[in-house]
Amino acid sequence: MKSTRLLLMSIYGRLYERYGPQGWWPGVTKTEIMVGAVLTQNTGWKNVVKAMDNLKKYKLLNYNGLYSVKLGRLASLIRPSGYYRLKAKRLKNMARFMKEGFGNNWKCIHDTPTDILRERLMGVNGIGDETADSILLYALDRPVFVADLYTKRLLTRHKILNSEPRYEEMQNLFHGHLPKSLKLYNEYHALIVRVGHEHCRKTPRCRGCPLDDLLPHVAHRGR
DNA sequence: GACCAGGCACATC
DNA sequence: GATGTGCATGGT
Repeated sequence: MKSTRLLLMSIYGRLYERYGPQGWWPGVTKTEIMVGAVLTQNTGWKNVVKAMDNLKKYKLLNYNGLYSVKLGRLASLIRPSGYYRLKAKRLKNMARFMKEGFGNNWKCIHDTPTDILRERLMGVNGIGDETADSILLYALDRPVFVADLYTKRLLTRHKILNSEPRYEEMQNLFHGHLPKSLKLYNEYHALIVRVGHEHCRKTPRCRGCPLDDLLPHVAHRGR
């Protein structure tokens, strides 16, 4: 039995070889990445893009704009991304956090230690484990592994972890066995999402998974 | 028409 | 700590 470290690196190597660098996060500014992280909660990226385009169109993809805009107007603009009333509130919460908590001062944010920052992000209503870590990794360049639905499927389907691991268990697995590398964590999460899109949705599509010869795998039962 | 998506908060046991 | 529910649009 290979060590866990070798196993995780082999999976990464196989995915990287197959798909190449993924170029995440697909947002130009830090604010765009953070807004995208909220809008993509339980939502496909294509719908997120529609919502983001609306915000761009009205010059609202910045924290001053999001802070000032009327809640109802914000909700109607992000409608395509689903849960739009909920997410409008979440974006408002995040804008308030950035403006009142950090005075929109990125230097102040970058000077804050990762664990403190994570705690503060998690204090914002609407930002949970995955959204906080996505922001830390992709917007703020902190080496934090992002675990998600696809990570859970990968780990349970290939019996690397027991069924239904908690977020922290998944994250600890990667943190504990891999070097704390920004580049590695960035690509790894994006690659897991990529292979998830292609092979881990419906059971029949699990055939042809690029990890099949690397790992024993059990039948996948959807969600 | 069913099923799914780059989750989260809150209620209840 | 575990489990259930509401939130909602657009793609397959």
